[in-house]
Amino acid sequence: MSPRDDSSIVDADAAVVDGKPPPSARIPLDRERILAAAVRFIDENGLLDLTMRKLGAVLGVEAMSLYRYVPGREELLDGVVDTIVSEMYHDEDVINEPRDGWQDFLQRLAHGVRRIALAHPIAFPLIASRPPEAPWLRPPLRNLHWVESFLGGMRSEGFSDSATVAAYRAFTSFLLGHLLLEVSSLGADVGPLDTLDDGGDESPDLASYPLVRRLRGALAEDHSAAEFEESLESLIDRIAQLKKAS
Amino acid sequence: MSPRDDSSIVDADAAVVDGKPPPSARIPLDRERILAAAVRFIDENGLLDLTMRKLGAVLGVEAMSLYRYVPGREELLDGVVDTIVSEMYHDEDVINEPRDGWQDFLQRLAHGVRRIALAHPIAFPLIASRPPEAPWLRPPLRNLHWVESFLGGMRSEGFSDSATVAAYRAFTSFLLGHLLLEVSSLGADVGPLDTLDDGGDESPDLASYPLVRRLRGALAEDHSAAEFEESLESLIDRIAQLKKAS
DNA sequence: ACAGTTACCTTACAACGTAAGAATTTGTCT
DNA sequence: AGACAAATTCTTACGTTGTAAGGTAACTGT
Repeated sequence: MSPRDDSSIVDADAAVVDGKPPPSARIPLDRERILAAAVRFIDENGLLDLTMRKLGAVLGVEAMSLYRYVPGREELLDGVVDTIVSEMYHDEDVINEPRDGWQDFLQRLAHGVRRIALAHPIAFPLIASRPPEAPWLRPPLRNLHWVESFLGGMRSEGFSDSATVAAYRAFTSFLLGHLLLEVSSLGADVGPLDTLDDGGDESPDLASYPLVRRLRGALAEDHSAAEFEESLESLIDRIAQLKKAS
Repeated sequence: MSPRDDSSIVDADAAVVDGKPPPSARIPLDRERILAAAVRFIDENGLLDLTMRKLGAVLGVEAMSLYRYVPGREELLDGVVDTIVSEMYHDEDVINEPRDGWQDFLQRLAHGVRRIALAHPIAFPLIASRPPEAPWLRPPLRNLHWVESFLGGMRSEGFSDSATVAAYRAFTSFLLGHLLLEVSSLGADVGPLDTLDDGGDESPDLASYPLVRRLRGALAEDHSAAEFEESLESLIDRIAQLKKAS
């Protein structure tokens, strides 16, 4: 029994807009479909559950078929990172060059990345933990297009070369820290267990940590959005000083 | 041939301070030795190469012997995280409560965490990517002792509850962002390949990204230390305002 | 209709995490 | 000293993983 016989699986790939599927035609695989399926799989089942065989099954195909389009699992994950970061191309609120000052430009970019992180809370840590292929591709802006856009935007707004570079570094580490913590408080890593909610959120022996115990309610509250705005403001202030100082 | 027969392996575990090894005694395994070996292994060979069998071999033991002290691989990694974070106990520059103001207190703590990150550049991302077991244990401060210390320190310096919590959040995301990027530019993830320096750092098609190309020298420069200091200063200023505003 | 190309499948292997139980070492009591 | 009990480690085994090698089926252009 070939996997193709199970039509209920193939039909899950409903992205074919009914353009031209004369009922017996086979739609060949392609890199995009594979990467899109991988992103969805990670979002739904976690990174650890993503195996070549299971991903194949989702696409109605055996594992080895994927190797015609992707060199291996590691490269597949790189592709997933790229796919996710590239989603920002279709975000209309993110612009390619400043229109109302660099502050607005950076705000839009930062919010764009944040939307991506929130859209893929499980997959986002991948963006952070994959080794960067070049020192100028700092997570989470792992995309030459956006780096170029960032650098160009700042230069065009009167930043010197060195101020631009310093701003880039401050911007990326701000984003990385904030967003990583925000998504990690959202659904965790989904590591080994499939959404572990065994027992309950029973706290361990907080007896010897009275302050943690007293403040644990406040510590569990989620103010990510407001904190993001405030920290971003503060970062922008800092970048403004970089501009002057250069 | 039992692994014990290979004395060259056992002797690699030279941590026995020659206290009392009458030449034929067998030193039993214990959790600490296992975790210490795991940390060293990750630092040297990367996370992906760490398997139960190989870790066993390093300790002169079969894989299954480890399961008497560690429930499984995942928990072993949790233990590794804890071991690394706990190294800060022996850092004399990190103090448990403020002595010269909260600014100094936070500076010491931040530098302590940074030293740990730099001491374990390969293992550090683990600290960031492992799912936190509670919302108040934010990476990279994944240790109840230090969280308690942080909260207590701030409270004792006149911070309100809510300012303390806000400071904690700002502090952790600052550390996470900065240190993660700093170590990632240091030795990368060391993923599948064992220290990949094949070929060269040949850049891809930077032709269509002129600014990245022009600034790539500057972008590759390492100013981590100075940037850390500056950002930390700025963070402390921000926290000072939190104090007043509360 | 037929040959060539492309896309997919089958089979196979080494390495992994780990369950179950056997074998060995160590400690203790006489 | 020897003998039993407890603690520790090893052996074997199973299911799953990534992926190399080569076979088969489906589509293409003639």
